[in-house]
Amino acid sequence: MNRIPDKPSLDGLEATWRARWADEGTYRFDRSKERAEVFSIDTPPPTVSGTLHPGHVCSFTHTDFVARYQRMRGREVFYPMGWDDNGLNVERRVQLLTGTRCDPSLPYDPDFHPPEKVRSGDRPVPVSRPNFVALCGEVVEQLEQAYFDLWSDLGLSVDWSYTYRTIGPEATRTSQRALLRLLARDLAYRSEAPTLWDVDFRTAVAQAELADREIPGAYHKLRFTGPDGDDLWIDTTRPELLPACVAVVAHPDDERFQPLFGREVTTPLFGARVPLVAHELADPEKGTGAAMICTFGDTTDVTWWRELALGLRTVVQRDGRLRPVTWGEPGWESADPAAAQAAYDELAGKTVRQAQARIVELLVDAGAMDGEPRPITHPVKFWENGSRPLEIVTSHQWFIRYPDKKAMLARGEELAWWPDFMRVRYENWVNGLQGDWNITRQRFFGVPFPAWYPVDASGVVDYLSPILADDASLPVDPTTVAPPGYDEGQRDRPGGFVADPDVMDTWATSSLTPQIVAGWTDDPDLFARTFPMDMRPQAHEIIRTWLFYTIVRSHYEHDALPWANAAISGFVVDPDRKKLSKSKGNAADDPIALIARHGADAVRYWAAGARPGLDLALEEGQMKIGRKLAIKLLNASRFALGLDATTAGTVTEPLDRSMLAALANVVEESTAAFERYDYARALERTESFFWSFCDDYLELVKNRAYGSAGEAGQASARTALGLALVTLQGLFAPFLAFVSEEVWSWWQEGSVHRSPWPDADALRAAAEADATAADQPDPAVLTLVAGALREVRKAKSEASRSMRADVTSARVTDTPDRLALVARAADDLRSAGRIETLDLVEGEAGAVWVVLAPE
RNA sequence: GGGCGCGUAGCUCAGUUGGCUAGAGCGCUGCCCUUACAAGGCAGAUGUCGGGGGUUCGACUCCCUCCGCGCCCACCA
Repeated sequence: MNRIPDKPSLDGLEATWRARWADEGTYRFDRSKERAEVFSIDTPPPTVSGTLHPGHVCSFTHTDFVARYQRMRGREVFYPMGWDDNGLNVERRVQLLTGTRCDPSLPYDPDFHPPEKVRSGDRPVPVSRPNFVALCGEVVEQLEQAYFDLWSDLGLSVDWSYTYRTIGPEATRTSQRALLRLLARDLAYRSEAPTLWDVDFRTAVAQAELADREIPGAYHKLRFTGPDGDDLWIDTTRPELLPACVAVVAHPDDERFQPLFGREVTTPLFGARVPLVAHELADPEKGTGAAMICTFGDTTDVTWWRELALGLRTVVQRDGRLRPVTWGEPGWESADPAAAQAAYDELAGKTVRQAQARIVELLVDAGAMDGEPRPITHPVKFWENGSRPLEIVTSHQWFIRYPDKKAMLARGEELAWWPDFMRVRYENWVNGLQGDWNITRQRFFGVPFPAWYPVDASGVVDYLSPILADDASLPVDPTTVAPPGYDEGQRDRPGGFVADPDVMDTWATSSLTPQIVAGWTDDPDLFARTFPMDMRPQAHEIIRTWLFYTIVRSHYEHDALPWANAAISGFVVDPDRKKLSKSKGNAADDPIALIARHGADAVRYWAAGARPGLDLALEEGQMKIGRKLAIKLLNASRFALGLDATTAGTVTEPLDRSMLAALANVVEESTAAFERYDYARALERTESFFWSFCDDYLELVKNRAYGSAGEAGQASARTALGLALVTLQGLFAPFLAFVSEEVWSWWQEGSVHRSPWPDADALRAAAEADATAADQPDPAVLTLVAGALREVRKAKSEASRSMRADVTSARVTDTPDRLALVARAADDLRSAGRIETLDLVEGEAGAVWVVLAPE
């Protein structure tokens, strides 16, 4: 007891306990435990390229609530952390931060230093690939540190010894091995295919990273020439792709075009003869009912091109400009090659935007356009972080086949979703899948493909016949290691090999986080103890990516779900319900500052207010309440312990039995809520009990605990206080991690975070100890007596009297059964209210008459 | 266009299978230096439960419909 401070305070608690937890290994994972005893968490590795914001605090704290709960429930919690530090977003961030741009054609410069100061208008400095990768590595380390600091401030109960990086050797080995195994089973393949392409970042992007944006465009009505020489008008928003036109399409049931199907029409300006084909995706209602098919204007073009087996005329190249083309050559036939060439030469080398402006002039001059362009706004596909619309280019890419939809939907059924309605998003996504998963990025800082390509004697590279690395050689970087059977001297030489120049999409690695963190490639023993994992916490926005892809990989590799539960958290939003914008970055949004201002427990309390899957408003007011709660727990604990609270005695007083019975119900509800991943409710139940415990029970029992009613009553009070305190401290521990540990340390051994979760049955047994039939614990005793006490206080308050004012007499009127309950604790009521004469009178409703003693 | 979620006091939110005068905290008002807590405590006021129908003895809770907000998805000529 002498460990209780005179004047308890939150100051310094966080630093003290953070250090103690680290020293004592409070959260260390005990890997001697078997799978059934383990609760393993597939931590979301934060994308270190992002800016720290309150959303991170919220969702990561939610995971910590569950981790702490499960640990107290007796599970050995495997709670690692990872850093997602590879990928396009990291490169973007590094480019912006360092004022550089990777140019793979440059040689390595050992003396390279990035610009000292970076201003937003400056031209980026070109650097070689090895320099750029090294730069990324440095920047990433700083970024990780910022996240580590935040998690540490927040008190996440992570075992840092299992920290991984998605660019690290284990992650690389896992990614490469998993790909090789898929290739061996023909579940992954290499192919040249039309691919969505970001012309600014010059890389392919996957379906999951697309975002539609409404942007202005315009219909242009172009005059094609029909088979019989008559006009055929076609609306298009992309006239600059006219040279890439390979067909005209209309709906098979559209009577206007029935006679024309199978015949040829001629494009304006270029005089190319293209077939008029029928396909159901053509919408008779749109434009003139006939559309031109270009290679490629959008994904529908790709579908048409593939399903109708059309020819290929690509004009947009990887930098977003039109490439040079020679009309009249095979594939570029024209009725008038010279005229076509003249027109095309006006476009070649221009960006699609510039080309559009020019071709409109040419079309108008040629009388091939009807009227002015008609402005519209329409949805166009962007890379979610990009600034220009995606183009579609054909290139060599690695793909993973998707399993059939039925199997994927079955996995979605098998998984427990918290909240359940999030399953629908997954099903939506699965049902809308198209094509296969392109895992290739034409970028630099990422996991390389374990592959090379043979170069024939004439120097031609066969990009479709990769030479694959041996499993034993992983992780491998093909740009620095020669493939099996070759030596380094043959690199980039005729008869030799070239390295695969690309890197994996970040999701190709992130989809393997369970395998990476559980030690699939490097630690089979750990893997057996932790996989399949118990819980995947994540945000709903990446169900289509992270969650879906992870299920795909596990389905293939292990024929199992990667985890049993998916706990989906919402966003943090402004109080005005808008999504918190990352760009704002005002002081109020800095999570480190929030913690400094209000304390970690206060911020954790705020985070606990989010119902699973629902958005949470950023409200500092909530943090203030959390801080108040933490202080209250400090004071109430000190008070109860000052009264010699103990867990050792026996409870005999009806009021004490009642309080413990009510508390047992709280434990039950809180536990049930946690099992549903509804930490918000778990806290709410505990919190509301706790406040009434302080306001009512402590007031009622105070005098008896001091000894006013003799030793037996005092002993019962002390025991009830002790049992309540140990229970409440436990219930609060997952949320108010620091202050709970502090008050626990005043009178208990070990860490509250390693103590058993409160047990409702044990509490009930204690409440019932030696109780006679007439004195069975009933929560209503406390409720009714507290209600009566409230009336007494109200009378004093309304009379502007002190709470210490004496009451000459009080009369409680109620039904006989309720009066009987009040009677059980009448002495406590009289004492707490300072009531001289207390009458219990049978009557209709619950009413209390109070006569105050004269001042 | 399809789907999901949300709409309860000025604010942030509870309200678990339909049931007693709809709750909490913040904010607001008043009172109290009470021997745990004055960066506190006690007490008080405040709501056509988004609108309109319907089922029912009874609906914040179930059904239909409309409105608003948010998110996810969508083949975008």
